[in-house]
Amino acid sequence: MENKYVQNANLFKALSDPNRLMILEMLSDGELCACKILDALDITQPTLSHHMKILCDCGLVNATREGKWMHYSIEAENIQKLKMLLNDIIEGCSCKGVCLCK
Amino acid sequence: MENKYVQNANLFKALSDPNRLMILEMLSDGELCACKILDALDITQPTLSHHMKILCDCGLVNATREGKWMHYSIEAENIQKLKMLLNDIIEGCSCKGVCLCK
DNA sequence: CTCTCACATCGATAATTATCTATATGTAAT
DNA sequence: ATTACATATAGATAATTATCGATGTGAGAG
Repeated sequence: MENKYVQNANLFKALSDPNRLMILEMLSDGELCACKILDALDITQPTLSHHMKILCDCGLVNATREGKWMHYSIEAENIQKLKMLLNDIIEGCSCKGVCLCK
Repeated sequence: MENKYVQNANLFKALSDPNRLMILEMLSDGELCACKILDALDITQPTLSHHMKILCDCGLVNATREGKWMHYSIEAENIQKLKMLLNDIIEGCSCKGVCLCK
């Protein structure tokens, strides 16, 4: 029973790697198979598989099998959730009070 | 000369810790001094100092000295930047093409 | 100047993670 | 069945990180 901070931290953690950000940017243009992603990134196939697992497990990316190939695509819901979280952080602070520290 | 993926990954990395998310949520209501944050989190003072350094170094939080006290507040610009990045990811994928693999 | 308080830094440690090579699994074609 | 190909898993390792106790620093009070 993990709290929301741990859950959100895990989503951000999935976004905290340069290779995974590149992958998401590629996927933002539409579905791609693993082999295409692998061509574009300077990493080995097992490493890509590792990154895709992280992205899929936390619900940022959707995976479907198409014969021998795995096709990946953006799962917008959780990304939207993080967007709103960031929004809450900067929304509130516009009316920033001053800390009257004892 | 780090590329944008590394830079953005570092920003997300700063957001990938439950304690730091709690700190940002607290700061979203306005400026706070370190002592107030420390009261609310179940961590030691050095650990808080470590987290604040991470948040400040990457430009998510602003720090100002007020006598003996450090006052922290949200620096909205970089958070806005990440919000737009997330937006680009889910914007593009609405018109998702199909990967014609091979 | 000295003491106290708020915070930062140091050094150590345990946990997590990104990456690789080697190997396994699953699918399609021959 | 056998072979070839796409991807996943296993196991190892080096790097990073969250955390702590101990100590340093800097600012105001007496």
